[in-house]
Amino acid sequence: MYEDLKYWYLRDHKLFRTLSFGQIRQLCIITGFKKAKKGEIIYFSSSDLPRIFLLKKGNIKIVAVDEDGNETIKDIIQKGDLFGELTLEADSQSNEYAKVLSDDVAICSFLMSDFEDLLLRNPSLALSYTKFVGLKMKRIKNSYSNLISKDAKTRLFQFLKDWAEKEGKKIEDKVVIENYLTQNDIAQIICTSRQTATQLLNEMETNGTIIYSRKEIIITDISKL
Amino acid sequence: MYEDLKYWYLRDHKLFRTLSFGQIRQLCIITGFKKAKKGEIIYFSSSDLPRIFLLKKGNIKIVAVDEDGNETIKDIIQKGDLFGELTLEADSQSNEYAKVLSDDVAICSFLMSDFEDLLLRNPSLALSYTKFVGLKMKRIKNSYSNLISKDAKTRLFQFLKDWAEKEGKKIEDKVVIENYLTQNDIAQIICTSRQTATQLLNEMETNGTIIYSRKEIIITDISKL
DNA sequence: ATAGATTTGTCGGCTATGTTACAGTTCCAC
DNA sequence: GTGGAACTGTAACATAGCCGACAAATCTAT
Repeated sequence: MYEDLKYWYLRDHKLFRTLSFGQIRQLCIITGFKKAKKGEIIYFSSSDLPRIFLLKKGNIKIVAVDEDGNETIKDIIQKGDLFGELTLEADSQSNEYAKVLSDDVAICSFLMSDFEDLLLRNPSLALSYTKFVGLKMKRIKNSYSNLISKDAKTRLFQFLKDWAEKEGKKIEDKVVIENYLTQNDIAQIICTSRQTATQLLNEMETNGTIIYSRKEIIITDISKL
Repeated sequence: MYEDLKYWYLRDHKLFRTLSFGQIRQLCIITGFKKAKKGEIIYFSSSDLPRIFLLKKGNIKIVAVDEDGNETIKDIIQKGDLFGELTLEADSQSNEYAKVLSDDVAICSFLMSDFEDLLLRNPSLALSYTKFVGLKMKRIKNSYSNLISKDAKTRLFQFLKDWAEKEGKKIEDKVVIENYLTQNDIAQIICTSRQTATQLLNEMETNGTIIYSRKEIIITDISKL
C-alpha cells in the first residue's frame, strides 16, 4: 500500500536524502502509515515494538503524564519532524503519548531495529543521525534553560518568537501564525499556569504587540518581541 | 609521550572497549593530555579545533556564562565521563568553560574530526555512540523536568540522592559522599539561590537527615530521601 | 600567627506566580 | 437553534523563594 508515497515521504527528510532507493525501501518494507483526526491520541511508547515516527502532515503534541497524573507538554512536533524513540533505546517506563492538534495528521513510521540495521550499514547516515540527535539535545537544553532562568513574560515572548520563526507567515511587516494551541497549551509549554498565560496574552493585546484569536495570532511587530 | 597510558585510558571507556588496538591508536596519535589543579579553568569551546575530552581523574564543573555575565552550572563531570563537543557540531557561540573542583584532574582529548573518521569506519561504534548521546539527552531531559516541576527542597533531595548513588560510599546504613562542592555550587546546580540552599541544608542537618561539612556529606538514612 | 579571601549563617521585605473560585464566551453536535 | 463542553477572562489571597545586607566561621598564603 502507498509504497511509492512512503518512499517519497522518507526521501523528503533531510536525513534520508543521501540514501539510495534500495536503502529507503529497506525501511519502507515494514513502514507503518497512519492518518488521524484532531483530538485523537496516539500511543507510541509502551505498545508494541519500538518505532520511530515521521510526521508528514499537521501538528501534534507529545504529552507526558507523571505519577500524580499531571500532564506536561514535552514537545510540539511539526510536519517533517521525527519523533518517538529517537535515542534508539526503548524505554518502557516513560508514560508518553501524542495528541493531534491540527485538523488531521499523516504519520509514517518504521521499526527502530530496522533503522539500526540501516545505520550499521551506513556509517555516514549514522553520523548525520548522531548530529541530528545532538542538535535536538542542544535545542532542548536551550529551551529548558530559558524556562528556568527567565520569568513567565520573557518565556512567552521567546515562545512566540520561536513559533513565528518556525511557522509564521510574513505579511508586510506583520507575522501571522495559525493558532492550533489553546491558551492552556501555551501555558503548559512555557510552564506557567493557564491564568498567568491568559493575563500576559491579554496584556500584549492591549499593548498592541499581538492580535490574538483562537484561529490565529498576529504579531504586529516582530522586532519588538 | 605517555603513548601507552593514553591507549589504556581510552580503552578503559565502555564506548571504546570493542575497538582494536589500531583503531584506538588512530585517536591516540593526536590525543592531548593534560593535568590541572583545583580552581583552574579549562576552556574548550571557542579556542582551537573542536575536541572531545575524557576526564580520567577528578571532578570538574561545566560553567556557562550568559550575556549578562550570570554563571550557570551546566554539568558536573566525573571520572570516566566524556565531555566537550559531544554533538559533533562545533558551536562557537556557546560560552562555556570547565573548572576543576577536585584537588587535581587528568584529562585526555582527541580531535572531533578524527573521531568522526573513526565513526565512519566503525558503524557499530557509531551506533553505540548515537545511543550514548541519546542517553545523555534523556538524562538531561529528566533533570530539567525535575528542575521545573518540583520545588527547591525536592530538587535538593533528588540531587543528593543522585549524588549518593553515583559517588557515595555505603558504610553500614549510612552513605558518605566526598564533598567537593560549595553550597553555592549546589545551589547553582539545583537552580536556587545560595541562601535557600544553605537554609535547606541546615534544616536537613537539624532534622538529622544529613551531617554536613565542607569535607563530606553523610546521609544518615538514604531511604528517607 | 595574621590578614585577606572564601564560604556559610540569618533576617526581613518584596515580587512573581500559583491557587481557588466563578463568570462570561465560543464552539460543536444533535 | 439549543444545550453542554471546552475555552477564556478576572479577581483576591497565599507563599516560595529571590534579593540585599551583614556577621560569623573557616580556609589559605605568606
